[in-house]
Amino acid sequence: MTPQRAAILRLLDGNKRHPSAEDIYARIKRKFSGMSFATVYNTLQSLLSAGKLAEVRIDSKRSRFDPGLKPHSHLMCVHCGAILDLPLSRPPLPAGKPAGFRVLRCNVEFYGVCRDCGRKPAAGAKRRTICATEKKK
Amino acid sequence: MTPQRAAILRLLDGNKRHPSAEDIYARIKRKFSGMSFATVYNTLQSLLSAGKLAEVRIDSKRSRFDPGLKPHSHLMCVHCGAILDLPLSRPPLPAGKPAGFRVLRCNVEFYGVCRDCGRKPAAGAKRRTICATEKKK
DNA sequence: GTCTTGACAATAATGATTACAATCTGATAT
DNA sequence: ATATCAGATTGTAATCATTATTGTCAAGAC
Repeated sequence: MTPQRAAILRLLDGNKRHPSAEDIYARIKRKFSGMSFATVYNTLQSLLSAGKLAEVRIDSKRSRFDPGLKPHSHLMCVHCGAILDLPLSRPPLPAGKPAGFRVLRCNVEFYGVCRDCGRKPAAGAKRRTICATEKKK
Repeated sequence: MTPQRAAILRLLDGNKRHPSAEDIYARIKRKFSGMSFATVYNTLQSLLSAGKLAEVRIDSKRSRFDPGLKPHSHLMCVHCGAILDLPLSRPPLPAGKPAGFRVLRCNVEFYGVCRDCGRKPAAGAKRRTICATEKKK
């Protein structure tokens, strides 16, 4: 346990924003200049291997990270990139699975448009950036 | 419609292998030398926009493509990378979705180990490469 | 003190995908 | 047949997230 790792852990603990590696790097570097991007990836990898963190790949551009360990699904706004947790009401069953295939885990992902992004801006108006995690590119 | 596009369409039609862009490129180039990788991506993009093809992102290394348009889920062997279609017995509902969030679509993905990869090779034996789509790297 | 181990930082390398500029093709109009 | 124009193709360069590498450093073991 090093100061860098502690900082990353502190940032992630209870974090519902599903930050990307870059988000984490940017945040930590403010307090902790001299932090390396590699350390972020190394730490995330350690946490993943230790099962203390989940990688969320709902965003096609980059991995996002989720300290929540209870099984749940995700809902992403395709406009602003915000990701929300959803309880997994009915864990789906792999119907029609071929014999001998051992299923290990399952992802359920929803895509849509959040309320703020769904409000059409008036014609000619500048697009407002309302959501917390603005989509990049 | 050009010869290149026709070739890509022909390859994809009814294809259950969920090929990657590189798979497609390699296959087509055999018959059609002088084919460019960019054309593969362009054509795939056109087909995606036209809704004639689905992008499957279950494989973290690269996108795979699926001509099947009926909603279904996927099951991937984490060992050999093979991807199978599964019927979606119970389309999951976004429980606890916040008001105003308009849900557009949903992905259900299963990960596991296929029968061939699950057979442990005898100690010291070379790993056999059985599955159709061998995992790269 | 010296050795070992692992973490850090900086940077380079990888690899899928996208962007771009130049050329080509094919249809249509003239 | 020729000119024109839009869109497709090609080859290559650029992008960008992620991984690998290398040298350095600090803490604990002996």
